[in-house]
Amino acid sequence: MAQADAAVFRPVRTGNPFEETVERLLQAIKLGVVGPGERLPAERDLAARLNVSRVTLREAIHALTEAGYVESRRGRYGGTFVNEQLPAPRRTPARKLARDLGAGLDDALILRAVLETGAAEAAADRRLSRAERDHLQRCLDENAAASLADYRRLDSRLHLAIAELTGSPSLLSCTADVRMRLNELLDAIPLLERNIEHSNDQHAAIVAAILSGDAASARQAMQEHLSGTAALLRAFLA
Amino acid sequence: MAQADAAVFRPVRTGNPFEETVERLLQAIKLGVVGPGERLPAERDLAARLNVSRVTLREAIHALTEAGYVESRRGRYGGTFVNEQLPAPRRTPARKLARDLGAGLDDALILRAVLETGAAEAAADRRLSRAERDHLQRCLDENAAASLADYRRLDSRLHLAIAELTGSPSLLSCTADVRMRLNELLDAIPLLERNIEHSNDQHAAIVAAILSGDAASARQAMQEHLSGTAALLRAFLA
DNA sequence: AGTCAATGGACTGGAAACAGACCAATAGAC
DNA sequence: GTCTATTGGTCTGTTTCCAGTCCATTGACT
Repeated sequence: MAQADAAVFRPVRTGNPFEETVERLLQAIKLGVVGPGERLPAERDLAARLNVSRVTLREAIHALTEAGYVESRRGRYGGTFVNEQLPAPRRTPARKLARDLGAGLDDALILRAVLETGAAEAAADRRLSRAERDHLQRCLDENAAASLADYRRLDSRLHLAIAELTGSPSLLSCTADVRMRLNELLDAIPLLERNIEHSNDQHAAIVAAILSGDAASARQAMQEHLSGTAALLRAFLA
Repeated sequence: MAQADAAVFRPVRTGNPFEETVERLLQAIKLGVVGPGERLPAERDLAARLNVSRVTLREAIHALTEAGYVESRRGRYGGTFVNEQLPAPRRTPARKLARDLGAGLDDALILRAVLETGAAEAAADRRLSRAERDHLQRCLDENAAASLADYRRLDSRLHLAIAELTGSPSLLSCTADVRMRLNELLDAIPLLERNIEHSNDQHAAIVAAILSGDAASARQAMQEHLSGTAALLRAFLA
């Protein structure tokens, strides 16, 4: 039971509240939950939601401001806004990433496969409202029309939209977390037009299956989609 | 994207380190990672693993001592040991639990279904070592032979053993967490001899499928097993 | 019988995080 | 033009948590 031991006695809190908060805000931005030009919740509100003091939250926002992700404006109708031009992700050499992550890559890929294929199936099994169907379709279309710079963000947004449809907030959280871990790696490998086209086709198939309530096909399509990305990652980082 | 918002801006840390630590130790005990009579890691070691100060860890251990879960002995070869007789879980009225959890029940059930069916499939797909196969079989046998008082703990242990076989520590952690959430509910409903027999049969089918490398059957068997428990829970808490 | 390494138990000073109050700026409402 | 609600910006005292140190106890080994 060595592994179960390690799982249950894993760190209660990674790093400190400050770092954790920065990570969370980056998640919101990089996964497209808050898009360019959009506003973050007000500091008081956001601090309460994150269960963090306003001081800590402000330090985190300050760090993101310096890094070029957001800008704050005072006054009523002010707030903290995501920049239109996001800083380019630093292209860490794949070799270094592969070394740092090591077994972590397989860990993340396995977890992602389980979560996202399960989510696709569960979403297809669910009776979806009109608004939900529209939202899913919109995410698909926006992703398909995305420029190269926006692609990763809108891709994440689409995948998260699928996780949302399961009706399980926890499943959504887990999916967002594991995706964040993988995005760091994906940033290290080049984005090819050809791969994007292929991805778009697969996305369309997944969404079609979900909208038609075909759970088995949804799972299958998602499985194929993910194994493609997984193979790409393993190839570049091996 | 209201739900994605809530997911990404969820609390950075629930409660305080102390409570979090207590929860973790309870997890180790209730999920059978550390069995009755067995010893927890030494305080210094455990505090480092949990990334918590020794003071905080000791406070948590003290709380568990008062609650009757563990006892500490000083000196070399001393340590903190799990009691042979664990305190009976307080049978919170189902009605109250159902109210408290509410939508949380569905959340946990969906996430569990995704994680555990995925884990069963992934485990079956994996090439297992002799030691892994033996460990899985042993967990199955011990669970089948368990007394009523030990059943839930050994049941959890078996399910965690399956998650271990995926080779993904994160998947294991998630599974342990969601299981912990559900166990609280399961404690509120009576354990019937008849249900246990049925469970044991299903467990045997799942393990057989995993050991024979039949991923589709493993998923299917796990899916049936879980839907039984889910139906039971929904019935009692509705 | 004596030794000693490893354990739980207790204490202190410092750092991090928090809660709360107050200030300053801003843009819409009137 | 003034008012005002809402927002980011700043400060202070308090609490929590931590890192490090030293003490007390125990039981296998020599």
